Amino acid sequence: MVTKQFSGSPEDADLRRADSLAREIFSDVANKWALLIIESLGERTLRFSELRNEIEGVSHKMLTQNLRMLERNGLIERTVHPVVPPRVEYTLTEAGRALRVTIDGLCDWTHHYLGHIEASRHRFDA
Amino acid sequence: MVTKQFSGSPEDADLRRADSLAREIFSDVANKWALLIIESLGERTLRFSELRNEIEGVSHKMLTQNLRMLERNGLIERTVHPVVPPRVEYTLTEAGRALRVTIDGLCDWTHHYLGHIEASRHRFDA
DNA sequence: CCGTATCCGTTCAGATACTG
DNA sequence: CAGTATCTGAACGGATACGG
Repeated sequence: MVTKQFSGSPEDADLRRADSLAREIFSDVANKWALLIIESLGERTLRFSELRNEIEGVSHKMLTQNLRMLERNGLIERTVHPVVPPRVEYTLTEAGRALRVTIDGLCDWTHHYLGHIEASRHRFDA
Repeated sequence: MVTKQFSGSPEDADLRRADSLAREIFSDVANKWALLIIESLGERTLRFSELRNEIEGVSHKMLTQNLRMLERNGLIERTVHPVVPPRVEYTLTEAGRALRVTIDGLCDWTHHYLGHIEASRHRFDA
């Protein structure tokens, strides 16, 4: 995933393609709002406005943008109920729920090392 | 972590501080280069130039910037050997190694759902 | 070899206004 | 309510040059 060296052999073409795709997905997923959206959805189904209230500081634009991206990658499912006013609901797919497990790990890690990190910052800034 | 609602009670001040700090750490760590650096280091100790070769596409500037950030947060340790030419080595701290475990999970997830995601993208783009 | 500083084009993200 | 489009300043990221 991280490695750089490829020989020029033809079967490496596939490896290079997979590697670059993995990088792309990595870049998509490893961003603040995407992670927070997935955490917020969890096992629930939420409307656009509910997500907006749930995630502090997210703008209308960023939320839309990231929801589209996650939908494109097949991590969330978008269902439009044809009523007025419109009702649009978002829910995690299986891939999304699988990703959520690893993100939970990241959250746990953050809380566990919160003190350690804060202390380290003070040391560094001095 | 994700929740927004706080009452005005005084003991919530700490919660709000911890929450905002967690967000900050989240933003620091959830970025492409930081994750790749941590993955690259793994159990090894690497020099600056070795990291640069290891991580495809990273610029001198980005590498420096992210190494400083990770050092500040206490995820990596930087040791300077007073020789000429300079020899600077980077290694994960315990917190860094703990984080690496969860990042490994993210890598596994990426590879596992690579096909699913690629297919979903083609469907979406049509 | 390693690090910092500067310049400069690109992308990002908020605010606002407007549709169904 | 949900979404799109546009505009504008800020932040990012690469290239380059120079210092320890």
